[in-house]
Amino acid sequence: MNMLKFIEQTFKGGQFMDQFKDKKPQREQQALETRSKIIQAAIKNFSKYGFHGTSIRDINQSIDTAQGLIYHYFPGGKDELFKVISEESFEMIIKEMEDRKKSYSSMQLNDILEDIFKQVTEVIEAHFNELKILIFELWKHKDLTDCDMHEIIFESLGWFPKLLTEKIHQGEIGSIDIELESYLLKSILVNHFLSRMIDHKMGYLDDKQNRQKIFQRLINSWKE
Amino acid sequence: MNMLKFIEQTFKGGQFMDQFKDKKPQREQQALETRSKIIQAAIKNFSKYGFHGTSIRDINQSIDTAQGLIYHYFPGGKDELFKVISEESFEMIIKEMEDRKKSYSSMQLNDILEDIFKQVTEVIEAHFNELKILIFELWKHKDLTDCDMHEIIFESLGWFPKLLTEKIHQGEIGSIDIELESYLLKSILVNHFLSRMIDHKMGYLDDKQNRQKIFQRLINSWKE
Amino acid sequence: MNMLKFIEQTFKGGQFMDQFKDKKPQREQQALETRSKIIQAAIKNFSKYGFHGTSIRDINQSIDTAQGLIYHYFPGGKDELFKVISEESFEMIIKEMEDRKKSYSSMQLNDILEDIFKQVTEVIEAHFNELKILIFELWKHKDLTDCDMHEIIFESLGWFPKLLTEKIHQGEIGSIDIELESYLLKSILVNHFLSRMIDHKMGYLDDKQNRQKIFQRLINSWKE
Amino acid sequence: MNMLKFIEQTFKGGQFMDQFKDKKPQREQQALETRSKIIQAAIKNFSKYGFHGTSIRDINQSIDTAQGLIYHYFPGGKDELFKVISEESFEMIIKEMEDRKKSYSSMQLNDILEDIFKQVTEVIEAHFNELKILIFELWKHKDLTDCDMHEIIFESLGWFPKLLTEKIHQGEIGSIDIELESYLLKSILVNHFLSRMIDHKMGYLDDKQNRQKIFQRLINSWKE
DNA sequence: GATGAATGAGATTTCATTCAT
DNA sequence: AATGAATGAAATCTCATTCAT
Repeated sequence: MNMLKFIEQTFKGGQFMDQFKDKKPQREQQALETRSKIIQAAIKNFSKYGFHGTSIRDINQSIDTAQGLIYHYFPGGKDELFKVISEESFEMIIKEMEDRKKSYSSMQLNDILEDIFKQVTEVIEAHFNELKILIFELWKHKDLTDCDMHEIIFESLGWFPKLLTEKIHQGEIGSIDIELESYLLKSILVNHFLSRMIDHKMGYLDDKQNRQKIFQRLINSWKE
Repeated sequence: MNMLKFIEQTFKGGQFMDQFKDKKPQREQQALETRSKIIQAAIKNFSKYGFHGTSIRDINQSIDTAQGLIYHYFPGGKDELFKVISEESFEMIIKEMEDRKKSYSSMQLNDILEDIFKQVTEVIEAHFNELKILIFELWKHKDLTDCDMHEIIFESLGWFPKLLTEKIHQGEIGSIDIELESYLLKSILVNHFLSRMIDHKMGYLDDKQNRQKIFQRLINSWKE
Repeated sequence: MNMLKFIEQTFKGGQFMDQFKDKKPQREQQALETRSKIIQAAIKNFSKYGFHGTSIRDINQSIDTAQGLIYHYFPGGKDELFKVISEESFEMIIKEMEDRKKSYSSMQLNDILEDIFKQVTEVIEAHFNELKILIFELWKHKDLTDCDMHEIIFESLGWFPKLLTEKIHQGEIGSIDIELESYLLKSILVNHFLSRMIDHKMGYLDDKQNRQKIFQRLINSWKE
Repeated sequence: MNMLKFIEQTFKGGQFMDQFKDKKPQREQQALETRSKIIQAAIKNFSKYGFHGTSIRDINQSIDTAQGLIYHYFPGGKDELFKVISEESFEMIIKEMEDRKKSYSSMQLNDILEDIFKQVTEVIEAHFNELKILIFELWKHKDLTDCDMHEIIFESLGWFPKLLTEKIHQGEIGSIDIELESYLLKSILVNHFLSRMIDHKMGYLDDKQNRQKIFQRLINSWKE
C-alpha cells in the first residue's frame, strides 16, 4: 500500500501518465459540472421554498435530469444534499470573508468602514441564496450539520474590535470602550443585512449619504 | 383507551350528572378549549419545524386527538390553520405593543429606553414561538395571509422618532438627526432580538450594565 | 391515573358502558378484519414470492385497498408487516402444537406415532404458507424478529423423549437409548415434512402402509 | 483512485514491460478471473440475502468493480447471472458427488456409512453457499433454470438402495426391506444436513460417537 | 363534537440497465 | 475490458384530506 502511495505521489503531475490523459478528465469534468448543476438548482429551490417545500423532483425538473441522478451524487438523498449545500456554502462564505480581510493600517477610519460595508455587501450579494438557506433553514435541521451561522457573523464582525484597537494605538481615535463601540457597529451592519435578507430591497444604509452620516457620527464621537 | 377517555371526561370536575343537565354551554366551552389546544400545538410545531416540516398528524399526536378533528375547526385544513395562527398572532402582538405604549413625557430618557427594552423583551418572551413563525415562515407563505412583519417592527420602532422629537422639544437633548439616531436605536434592538430569536440565549444587552453603558453613551452624545 | 385504571377495571365487562356499546365495536371489528385481510394477503404473497419478491402494491392490489392503508395498520411498513406475520404465525403454531398435546398414557405406541403424525400433518396443512415463510424467509431477516424455527421443531419433536421414557416405564418397550431413538423418529418426520414443504406433494410417509411399516419396524426393535 | 488501480495492475507481478509484448492471453486470463470474481461475489450475496435481496450494486461493490461490468459478462443481467450460477453450481455438485462415488464392495457397512457421511459433509462444506441458493432460492425462480434440486438428493441418496442390495447379496446383512431402510438412512442424513444448512453449526451426528451408535444400531438390526 | 379508517396524490428512494468514453 | 454517469420504471413511504360512525 505504501509503495503504491509512493508511486502515486511520484508520478502525480509528472509526464508518465500523459499517455492516458486526454480522456478521463473530460468525463470527470462533466461529472463535476452535473454535480454543481444539481447543487445550484437545489440552492435556488431551498432558498425560495425551504427544505421541505422543495421536492427532489422540483430540483430534477429545473435542470432536466433523470429522477435518480441526485442519488448518484448524493447517496444520502435530500438530507445529504442539504448537508453538502449548507457546509459548502458555509465554508465558501467564511473563506471569502477571510480572503477579503486586508490590512487597514494605512487607511482612514471612514474609508475603512466604507470598505467593510462594501466587502460585506458584495459577499451577501454573491451568496444571497446560500445565506438565506443558512439563516432560514439551517436552524431547523441542526441534526444534519454542525455549521453555525454565528461563526459567519463573528468572522465578519470580529473585524471591529481589532480595527478599533489598532486605530486607538495609531492615535486616530481616542481611548474608547472597544466592546461597546464594536457592538454598535455590529448592530448597524446586522440590522442592515437582516432587512436586506428579508426584503431583498434597498435600505437606509444603501444610500451612501446616510452611510456617511452614520459613519461620521460615530467616528466623530470616537475622536473626542 | 376510548373508554378511559370517556370516563375521564365524564368525571372531570365531578360533572358526572351533567348528562341530565343542559349541556350546551359546556360544549361550547369545550369546543373553544379544543380549538385553542390545536392552535397552541400547531404554533409549537410550526415554530420548531416550519410549516412544511410539520404534519397534521404531528399536531394531532402532540395533543392526542383524532386525525380529522382539525378539519372540524379549520375546514380549510393546514393552510387555514396557518393563516389563522399567523393572523391571530400578528394581531395579538400588534395589539400588545400598542397596549404597552405609554406617555413617556414625564420620564427621563434613560428610564424610557430601559422601559422600551423591557416592554419589547416581555413581548418577545411571551410570543416567542409566534414571532418565530412570523419571521421565519410567513414570508414563504405570503399567499396565505396579508400580515406584514414590518408592521410589527414599525409599530414598535416607530416609537423612537416620536420619542426623540418630544425630548428635543422638552429640551432634554439637543437638536439631533432624528432619523439617524432612531436608526441607531432600532439597529441595536433588532440586532439584540435577532440573536435571541436564533439562539434563544442571553446576549450582550441582557446584561443591565451593558445596556446602561450603551444607553448612556447615546444619551450623552445627544445632550452635547 | 390509578383511579382511572381502577374505574376502567371496575366497569369493564359490566353494564355501565352498555348505553354506548353498539356502535364502537362494529368499527373496531371492521378494523380488525381489514388488518387481518392485509396479513392474510401478505402471507400468501410472502410465501409465494418471498419478502423482497413481494411489493406493498402487490399486497394492496390483491385485497383492493388504498396504497397507504398498510401504513395505518403497520406504521413500520413492510418490515413491521413481516415481523408481525412471522411472530404471530410463530406463536400461533407453537400454541397449536401445545394445544394438541395429549396424554398418550393409555394408548399403544403404534397408535401414538400414527396420532403424532396426524397432528403434525394437520398443523402443517393448516399453516403451510406461514411455515414456508418461517422456513424460507425468516433466516434472511433475523434482524427483524427473534423467532427461532428450531423452537417449533423442538416443541413438536420434544414429544418423543418423554413418550419413550413413559413407555419404557410402562413396560411396553425395553430399555433403549432414548436420545438415539428420538433422533431417529425426529429425522423421519423432519425429512417427510421438508419434502412436503419443498414439493407440496405426497411423499413416502403419506402412504399409510409405508408409515405402518416404518413404525412397526421401529417399535419391534424397541420391544426386543 | 483510477490511477492507483492502473498502476496496481501495471506493476502486478512485475509485468510492467508487458505493454510491449503480446497481451492476448493475459487479457483472456484476466477476463476469466473477473468473471469468476463476479460469480463468487454473487454466490455470497445470493446465499446471504436471496435473489431479490441482492442488488447488482451490492455485488459490484463487494468486488469493487464498475456498475456496468456485469452486463459485459452476463448480457442477460441479473437473471442470467442467477441462471449461470445455479446451473454451474448444480452441475459442479452433481459432478462432485459422482466423482466421489467409489466401489464399496470390499468395505464393511460401518466404514461405508462413515465414508458416505464424510463425502456428503465435505461436499456440503465445500459448496455451502451454492447449496443454500439451490435449496432456498431456486424454487422461487423456476422460470430461470431447469435445475432440479431433487436430482442432487437422488444422486447422493440413490446410493443407499444399491448399497444395501449389494450387501445383502454379499451376505453381510440379512434380507431386509430395502426401500424402507434406505428411507431411514436418507431421513437421518437429510435431517442432519438440513439443520446444518439452517444453523451452520454442529449437530448430533457431527459427534463421531453418536454417529457410530446410530450406524451400529441400524446395521445390527439388519444383521438379525 | 370527536373518532380513526380509508383514500390517493405525490414525495423519496432504489435499482436494473444502457451507453458514451 | 472496464468505467461510471445517466436513465426511468417501480418500489417504499408520507401526508393532507374525507367520511361513515
